[in-house]
Amino acid sequence: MRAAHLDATFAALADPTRRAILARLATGEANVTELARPFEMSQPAISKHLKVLELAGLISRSRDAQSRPCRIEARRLKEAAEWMERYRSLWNERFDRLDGLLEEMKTKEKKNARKA
Amino acid sequence: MRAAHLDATFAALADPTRRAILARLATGEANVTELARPFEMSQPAISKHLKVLELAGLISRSRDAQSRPCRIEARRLKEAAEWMERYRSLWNERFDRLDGLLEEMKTKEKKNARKA
DNA sequence: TCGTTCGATAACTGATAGGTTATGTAACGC
DNA sequence: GCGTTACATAACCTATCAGTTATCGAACGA
Repeated sequence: MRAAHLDATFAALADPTRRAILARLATGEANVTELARPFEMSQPAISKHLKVLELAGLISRSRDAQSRPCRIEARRLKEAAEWMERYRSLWNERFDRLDGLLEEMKTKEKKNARKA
Repeated sequence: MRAAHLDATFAALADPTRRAILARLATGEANVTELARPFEMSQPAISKHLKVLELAGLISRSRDAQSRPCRIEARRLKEAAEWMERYRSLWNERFDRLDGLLEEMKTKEKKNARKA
């Protein structure tokens, strides 16, 4: 998982329109017109968002007559999620308790050191 | 979890310098000078990155004499990870098999409908 | 009190993002 | 062939980003 991939993935996810497009595509393929419909935004604007998503590898596009069906691609999302996993322990309650325990042990150590 | 939070979180994570800073802070608190050291970048540039991280709620800062120790904050990271969870099924192999199974069932249903 | 260290802020620059309107292009339906 | 539909591309605008240098401010240490 190269840094440039994470750059592009997170940058793509930083826009609410693009997240909404992904949410829509999670329910199945859709073409550009269908994807544009819910937004008060010009069609070229949506095309730009799709290009960002495609360059980030978050979607792929095929061709069906005049239509360009878009499909969500899991890979980069998975990589980003794996990157976040590194931080799971930060909000994991069990770790928090372990952390507290370690803190406690350190304190006791100091007390013992002082006693000795 | 409001959209604006996700916007700020993902935008903050889209920069490799900021991700490196978070990685460093995951190992414990550090002040600005310590955080700046590994980078070939001016101190004001690091201060700007820290401000982005702070505004996104990914870090917090306290005060210790002239020093401003930074600490990583789990909450927004957790929210972002939870957002990504919605897509886990996309890359989960078991789900893929389940998906195939559902597809198969739908096909059979149609066949049965035709039969009936 | 005076120099030093830590860090923030200001002012500037070039690049990029996100939107617009206008136009181009490819495939379809008739 | 010809209009229509679906989408991409171009040109443009404004705002924001990521970096710079220069400067300021606050707190420490002698």
